[in-house]
Amino acid sequence: MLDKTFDPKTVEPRLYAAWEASGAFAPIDDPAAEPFSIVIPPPNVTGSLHIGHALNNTLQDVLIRFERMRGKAALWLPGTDHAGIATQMVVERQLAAEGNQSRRDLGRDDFVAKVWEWKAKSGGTIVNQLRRLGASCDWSRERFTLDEGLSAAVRKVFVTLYKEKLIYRDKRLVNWDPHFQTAISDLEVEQREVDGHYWHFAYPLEDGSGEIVVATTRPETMLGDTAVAVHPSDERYTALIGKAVRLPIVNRPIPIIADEYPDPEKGSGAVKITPAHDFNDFAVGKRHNLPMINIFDDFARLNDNVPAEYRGMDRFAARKKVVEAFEQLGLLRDVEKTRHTVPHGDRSGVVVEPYLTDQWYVNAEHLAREAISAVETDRTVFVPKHWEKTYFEWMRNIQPWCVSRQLWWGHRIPAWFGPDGRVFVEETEEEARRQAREHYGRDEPLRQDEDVLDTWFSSALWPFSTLGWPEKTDDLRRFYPTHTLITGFDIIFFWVARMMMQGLHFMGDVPFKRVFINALVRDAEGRKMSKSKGNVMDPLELVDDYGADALRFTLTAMSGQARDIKLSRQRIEGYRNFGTKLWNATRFCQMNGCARAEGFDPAGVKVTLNRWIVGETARTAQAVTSALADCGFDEAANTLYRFIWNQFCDWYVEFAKPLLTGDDQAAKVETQATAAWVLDQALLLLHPVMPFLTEELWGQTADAGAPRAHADFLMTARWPELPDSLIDTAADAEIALLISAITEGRSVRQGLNVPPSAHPALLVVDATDRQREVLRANAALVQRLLRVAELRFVDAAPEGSIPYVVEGATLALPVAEFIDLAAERARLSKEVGTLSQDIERTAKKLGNPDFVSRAPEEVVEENRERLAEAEAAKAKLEEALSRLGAVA
RNA sequence: GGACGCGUAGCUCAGCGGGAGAGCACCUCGUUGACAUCGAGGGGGUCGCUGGUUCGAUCCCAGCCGCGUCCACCA
Repeated sequence: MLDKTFDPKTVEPRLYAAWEASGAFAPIDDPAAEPFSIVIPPPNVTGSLHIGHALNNTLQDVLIRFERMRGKAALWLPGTDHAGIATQMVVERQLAAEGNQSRRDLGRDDFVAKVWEWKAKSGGTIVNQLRRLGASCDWSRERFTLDEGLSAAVRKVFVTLYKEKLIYRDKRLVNWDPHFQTAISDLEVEQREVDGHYWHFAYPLEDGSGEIVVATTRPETMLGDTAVAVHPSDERYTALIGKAVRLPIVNRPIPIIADEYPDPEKGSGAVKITPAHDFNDFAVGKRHNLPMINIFDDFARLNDNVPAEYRGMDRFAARKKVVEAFEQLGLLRDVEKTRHTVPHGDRSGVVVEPYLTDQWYVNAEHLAREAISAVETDRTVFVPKHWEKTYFEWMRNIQPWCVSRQLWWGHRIPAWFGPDGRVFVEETEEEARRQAREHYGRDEPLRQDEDVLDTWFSSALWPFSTLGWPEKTDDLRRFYPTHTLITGFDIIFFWVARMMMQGLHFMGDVPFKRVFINALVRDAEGRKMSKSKGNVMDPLELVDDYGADALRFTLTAMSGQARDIKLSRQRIEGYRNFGTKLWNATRFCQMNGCARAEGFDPAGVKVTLNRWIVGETARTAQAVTSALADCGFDEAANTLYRFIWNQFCDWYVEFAKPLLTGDDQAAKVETQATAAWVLDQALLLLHPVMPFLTEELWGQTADAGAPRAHADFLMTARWPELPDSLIDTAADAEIALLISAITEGRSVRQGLNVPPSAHPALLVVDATDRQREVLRANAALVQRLLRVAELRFVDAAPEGSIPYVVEGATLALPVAEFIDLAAERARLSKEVGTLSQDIERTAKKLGNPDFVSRAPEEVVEENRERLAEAEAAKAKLEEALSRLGAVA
């Protein structure tokens, strides 16, 4: 016998270990099986499971378990990302905490060795946490972005793109993070709103004939100014174009130039131009061939290109000093307070600087073309569809992708420089040397580029590099393109777009056919979870408290929201209760001998109740199947919730009780077998969402004595495919009548406060022959659930009985002793009132010739029926009302 | 400034052309052995506002208001 409740704490680890040991997570070998593959969005090795991971991985697991049960060769390929900056940060911090040497003191090789050491020790955390969620990844195929195979793929891609001239080296402005002393891509820049100032500076004209006023939020950059620009049509300045100003402090003459860039409406209309430290100014500088004076070092301290008293200063200290200098010089014209957005490094949190350096760039615009058209032509579809707009928006305005990073942890760029600066880009050092020898005619010392690649460069290859590319592996042939990618909208640009570009370029096909964008999990108040707010919900803690299945069901059921998921413990508790409900329903069945019958044929059942539930099961199976096939995770979960709780438990089990304890042996045996079958279907259908509880029930209800399919895991059992022919609308109609007779009757009883201990008769006053037959045949069910002593068929409702109308039939409860006449009259009047309103509305509608002629026939018919039914019911209730009046 | 999303019961959300639903919360009643992590019943909504299309609009279209997110903007 089953325990009273499900105990996740003991069951989950046991089942997970058993699944994993059995090899069930790997795709089946059958070459005839259709492949279905998912690659995991690789979490950072440094990471630990947060609630967003829990959602994302639950959905992937739901999908992969579903497809696996459908007989596909289902592969969910797991792995982790080396996460350049994040990991380097973690290890540096740890070194500092342990009082060790800093990264720079340690040197590159030793530091990288330390990181590997760290990875070996702590890098597996998140992978084990995924196991606690129940994730059925094929761990035998687990990959890491820095492992040997993936590194080879990275080198090959880099070299190939370089030789195709789609990767190039360029000196231009990058977003420079002074904290990490590395370039970062546009995407890693986060705009934050901060308080600042506009300082209005006067630059005196060189000829002493006046001044020109410019404004800036970054005064220190004036030390690198090489021009002042005005709009050519700005008449205020026409006379000044071509003249020069003397740049204060620096004392350098710089020209006043005409350019379209300045907006005459803004500020003074004149703009200081610092080509080496501002993206717009850089463009102006290029157009006018202006000198580009870099004034910072890698830490954003001022370098030797500024006057001596500024050298070595921090940029913010220099800012203050420049402003003071202007004030002293009498050239500070105005100071305005302002709130403006300032770019910050998303990892470091410090203000990033536009900085002139040599970096490697990918010609993303070229690669984007195919990637755009693949989505336009639905070779890859987004779910929900509207995310495609976001994707297009970015892809159509894509900028060159800066892929070099001045870090140590990552894929070192396979480029070697000769003594004259000539670069040899090859997959191996040997090959680079060979090329160099050929070029120089002798061996020359080569120096490998110090930089590593952006972490996203290797992530972009994930869907094929993990399958073995560039080798032509069986996995690659079989599982590429992958089927569905499930990820968050926040990495559509970082990751999805780049996988599209690289996949199409190197594999000639999209990396995935479908991208499901999952919601963002927030706290119950809708705030983003963050450590500093203290509102994070730790998924592992939730698993401890409610079990993995409860958390999984919650996330799945709430996943449909186009917006964010507001997660609360209360909600999880509710779904935990749902699991308990199913557990106990199974327990009930087990106690009543509902064992799976060998050769049971759901199409062959005779008892109405059983025909009904078989049909409902088929409907549910169909709905769940199509929902899951279309990523309708929430719909699948909610359908199962309603079926199991509101159909199976609330009605089927209750109706089955008299049959299971009755004398009709045939009905009893059939009901036992049907109940067992329905439960099995429920377990199968629910398994992708609640794998542990269903697997445990599947195992526990296996009959040890008899040979049965339960010997195998539920997770590898076959998904139900139930045909329409199992649906029996006649049985539906009968059960529907019983349910409303009982529900309405209960309402009457409770409305009158008839105590549960009272067992009146149920009078069938007026009903069709068919209805009488159904009620007579199921009298036992009605008696039990409505708590009535008997069903009596009468010609008229006796005085003092309370009538109610169900599907046109009049039933009545003789409960005179409980009737409060006034209250009952009020109840009836109210009901008559509602009916009258309905009649009036419907009649009016039907009286509209436009409606009758233009609305579809079935709608008109439906309204006619509605009218007829309402009128009949009204007449009956009015009659009852008048009789009440007579009694009074 | 541009784009996208969202405003439906106290709360969280379904529904998205033919008289609005669920879960939770709330009120009342209930220990008949599957389940109190439960059962039964009940109250509660001019479906953001204004127009338009339509026989008919919560649902489609336009405008507005409010909320959120992303991208751009640093002179």
